[in-house]
Amino acid sequence: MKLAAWNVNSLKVRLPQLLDFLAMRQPDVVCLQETKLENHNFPKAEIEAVGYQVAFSGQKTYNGVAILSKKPLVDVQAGIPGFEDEQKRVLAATVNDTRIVCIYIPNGQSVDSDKFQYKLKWLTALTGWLKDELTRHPRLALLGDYNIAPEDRDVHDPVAWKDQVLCSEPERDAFRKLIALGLKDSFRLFEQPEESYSWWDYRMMGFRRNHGLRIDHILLSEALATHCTESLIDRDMRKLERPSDHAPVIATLTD
DNA sequence: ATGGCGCCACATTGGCGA
Repeated sequence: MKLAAWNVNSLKVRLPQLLDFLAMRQPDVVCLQETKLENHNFPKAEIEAVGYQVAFSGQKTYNGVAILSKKPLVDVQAGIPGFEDEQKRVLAATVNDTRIVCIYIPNGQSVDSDKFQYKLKWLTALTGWLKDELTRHPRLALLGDYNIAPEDRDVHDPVAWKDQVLCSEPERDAFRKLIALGLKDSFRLFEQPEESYSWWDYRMMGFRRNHGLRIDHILLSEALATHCTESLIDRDMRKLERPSDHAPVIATLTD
C-alpha cells in the first residue's frame, strides 16, 4: 500500500497536477491539505473518474482537507472530537484495517502571535485524541502538513530559523509528544539524501537554491512502521509549471 | 533588508501562508 500526503495550495488550481501525480505514482491513499474549496466545489467526479473514492472537509479560501483512496473509505470523521474549531484541518477514515488521519496543523504565523497559541492548543487536542484513536486503531497513519520542522537537519538554515515559527522548541516538543504516542517518522526509518525538504518558499528562488524545510510528514504506528519499505519526498512535482510550494511525501508499506 | 511569490476575495489591494 502506497500512502501519500500533499499540500496542494488550492485544489482548484492544482487539479491537473494532482491527476498527473495519481497517474504517475499510483498511490493507494492520498491525503490533501489546503484544498481551499467549499464542499460543493470539490472536483469529486474528476477524481472518481480516475479510480479513487473521495472524502473531503473544506471551506472557502483557507484550509480544507481531503482523502482519496482506491479502496472504500469508511467511518469518515471530520475534525477533532470535542475540540471546537471553525477551521477545516482534520479528516480521518478507515481503509481496509488501517486508520488514515489527514491533518493540516496550523501555521502559527510567529511565535508571539495569538495564532501560535492556537497552534499549541490545537496540537494538545490532536495528541489527546490520537492517544485514544490508537487504542481503537493499532494500524494508524498520521499524514499531512505539520508546519513543524522536527530537527535542525530538516532546516536549510537552522541558525536563521532558530526559535522561529515552524522550528521553535514548543513546536518541536509537540512533535516529540506525537512520537511518544508510539508513532514513527517514516522518513527517518531510512537513509535519506542530505538536505531533504518538503516545502520551499516561492520567493527568492527558494526551490532552485534548495532553501527549504521538511514540514510534511507521514507518521506510522508501530504496527505499520514494521511494514514500511520506503519513504520519500517527491520533488518532481515541485519542478512543474505553477507548482504547489509543497512537494508530496510518500510512504510504501507491504501488505 | 519585512523585500520577495502565489492564491483568494465584499478583488485591481490586502490578508495569509511558511
